Amino acid sequence: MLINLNYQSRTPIYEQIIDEIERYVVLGVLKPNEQIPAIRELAIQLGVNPNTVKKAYEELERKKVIVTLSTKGSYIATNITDIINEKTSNKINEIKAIIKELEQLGISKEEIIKKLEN
Amino acid sequence: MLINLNYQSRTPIYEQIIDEIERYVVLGVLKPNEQIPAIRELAIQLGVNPNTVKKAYEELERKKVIVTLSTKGSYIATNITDIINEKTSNKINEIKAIIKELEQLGISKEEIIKKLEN
Amino acid sequence: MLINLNYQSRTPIYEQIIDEIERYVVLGVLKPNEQIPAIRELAIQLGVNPNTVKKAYEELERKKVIVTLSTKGSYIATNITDIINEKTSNKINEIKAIIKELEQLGISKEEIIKKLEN
Amino acid sequence: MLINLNYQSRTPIYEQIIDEIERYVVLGVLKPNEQIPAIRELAIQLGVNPNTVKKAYEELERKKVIVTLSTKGSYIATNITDIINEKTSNKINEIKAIIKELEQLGISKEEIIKKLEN
DNA sequence: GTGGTCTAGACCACA
DNA sequence: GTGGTCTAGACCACA
Repeated sequence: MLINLNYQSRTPIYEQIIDEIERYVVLGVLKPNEQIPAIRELAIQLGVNPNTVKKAYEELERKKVIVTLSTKGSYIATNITDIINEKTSNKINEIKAIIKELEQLGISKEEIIKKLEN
Repeated sequence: MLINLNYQSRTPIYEQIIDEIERYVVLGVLKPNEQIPAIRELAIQLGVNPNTVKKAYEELERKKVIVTLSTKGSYIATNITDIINEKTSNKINEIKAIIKELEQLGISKEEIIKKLEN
Repeated sequence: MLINLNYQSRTPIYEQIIDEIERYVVLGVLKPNEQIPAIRELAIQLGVNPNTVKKAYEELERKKVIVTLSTKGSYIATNITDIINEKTSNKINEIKAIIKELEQLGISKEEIIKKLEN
Repeated sequence: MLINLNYQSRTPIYEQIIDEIERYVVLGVLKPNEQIPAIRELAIQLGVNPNTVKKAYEELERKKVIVTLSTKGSYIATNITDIINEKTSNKINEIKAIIKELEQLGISKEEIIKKLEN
């Protein structure tokens, strides 16, 4: 699991970690019930403060992407279909929003789709 | 020129001002060589500090969307086709990037386009 | 006499007018005793406020580049050799200053002169 | 890193800070990846407002002289050869421009170079 | 601790 | 009136 961080991005590090882990879940690289690295371990690997990783894991837990068993570590949740569906529909909505903006500029949906094929 | 600000957004106010002005330029509401409000005037109208508007205008100048003449005010640049084209192609590229992500999840371009039509 | 103004320059308009007139004097385009445009006239021609031209003329008078005869208009001074010499030596000194900076960067005078020939 | 400020100069303070830092980069005093002082720290050291230093750092970042990592500080960019080359060629061009002006006054390049040697 | 954003407001030069 | 610069300082998120 290779997590790329961009320190110059406006997106905070902890959120980038969340995004990356969710991405691997959705891609199937991280599978249900699979254990993910311990907070301290990942922090060292990424060269960030353990609190930053902790914050990411807490948020992932809240979103039910992972489950943390106090002394046993953190695991990908059993049921991740919700996550996948949510991610997918989010992305579809993002595209729709951009298309709406383009249409306001007088570009038709057909033109946009044609441009997408190049 | 109606500029809407969202104080809760993560996008800073000065950037929202930039976005709104660029939007009006692209929409053709603000035309080449047209004078835009004085910094202080817009600041009062928006209820923000002049420095915040100044920062937006500085960035717009850097992007060659406007031209500022000391003591004479700020004007939409003469040539804004670059801006319009850039904006459009940026948006197309954003869509392409999201589509690529979706494809990595095993969703074909055809499926995506079908979803966009709902 | 074609005076070019750059409204985006940090150099104030009145100073640009001074520079341009001095340039024409040094170039011999404006000759000793030659009459120069009336303040109001030049202001209209340049599209600037008469006060701005007035400020330039006052400064030129102070530098003895021009002489203003209250109701008769403004004239290039009789003796302008000082002006020419001063301008020339100023420029030589500017070059020397830049060369000194380049030398501090480890570039020898010989190298600099070679680069100047390209 | 000793930064000298001239409060009487027409060059704004933030620009003097930029120039000084660039000078130290070009001189090799500040090296790639080296951390530069925190905004507040430098502000205190120079006796200026943090916003002024911030403005300088922003511009340096835009010019890719430094890289700023939120919460981690600012660092000299990894690749600064462009900066050095640009600075050098800028200075050469400045000299060329002045020489051109002098030539217009009827002074030959040879004469100019001779004057430079005194 | 570090940067990012913003307010409030002053003072200046210039036009 | 218009922009340019700067101070003083607050509050925030993040690490």
